[in-house]
Amino acid sequence: MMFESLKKELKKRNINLSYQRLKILEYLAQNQCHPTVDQIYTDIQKSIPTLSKTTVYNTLKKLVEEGLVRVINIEDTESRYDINIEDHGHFKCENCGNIFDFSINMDSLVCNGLDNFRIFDRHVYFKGICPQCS
Amino acid sequence: MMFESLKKELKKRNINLSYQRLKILEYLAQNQCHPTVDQIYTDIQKSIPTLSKTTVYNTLKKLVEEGLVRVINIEDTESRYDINIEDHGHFKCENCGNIFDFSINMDSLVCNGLDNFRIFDRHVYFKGICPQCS
DNA sequence: TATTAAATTGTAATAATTACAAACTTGTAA
DNA sequence: TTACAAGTTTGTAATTATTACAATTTAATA
Repeated sequence: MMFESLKKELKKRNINLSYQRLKILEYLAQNQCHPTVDQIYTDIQKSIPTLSKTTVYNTLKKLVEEGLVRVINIEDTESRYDINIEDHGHFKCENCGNIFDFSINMDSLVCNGLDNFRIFDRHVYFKGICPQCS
Repeated sequence: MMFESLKKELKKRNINLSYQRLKILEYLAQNQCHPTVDQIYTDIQKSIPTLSKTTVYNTLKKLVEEGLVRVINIEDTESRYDINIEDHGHFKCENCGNIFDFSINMDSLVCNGLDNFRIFDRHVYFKGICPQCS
């Protein structure tokens, strides 16, 4: 099986290398389009017919806890998942619904009022209309 | 009835001044703690016993469409509402669950990859541990 | 290869949100 | 001030996303 680097990431964190987990991670690595649980489940089910949606939820939860994957909550109706954990922003087009990545320099953002707050996670998202829909 | 300025905002946008809408707006103005639908519903129901949760949803939807209120989606399990539509960031404490406002200068954030994107809405939120919980 | 702990599965339960039609209000104009 | 049309509220039912849980299966290790 491929994706030795992903396996190493799991081993490093003492996460068992189950077939389902590897397939979900592989899927996220190959589909960096911020898929929903339903998209992940539906697509992987083609190669693992017995796959349960609960497993997708469990796996994503674990991957997020371990910092291998990030959740994107832009709409209240859907959580999306992103294997790219570098600082970057998300742009959601209100017309076509697509989510685009854009690069940001988080350190450039001037903030006030966070003295003595311990920050683990920083999210930036914009909404509007993408060039294709304009 | 008080809150003449809120009434004016509604009139300006041709939104009918129903009692429920005024009460919901008044509540949001007096409770800038980013309440959930359930909190809004439960609290206002004390003064309007016949209030329906559907009305709260309908009203919030309309207020958001008209730009009088913003939705905050930090957790996938709950949408929160904010009458403060100035640029500002939200910090969610992962221990106590409270959401804190902090000030940001959006123009200071260096972004790339958004040429020809029309931006309507910009959101910034951080997660971590607040000073009290540290 | 046997053992033990952990993961997967499927179903049922929960929670948030939306759809919808009947009853009720609001704004407007006579 | 009243009457009408358009818009709003209400309550219930439906939908959707997510979680709980127990039985079965699988992975890691000795």
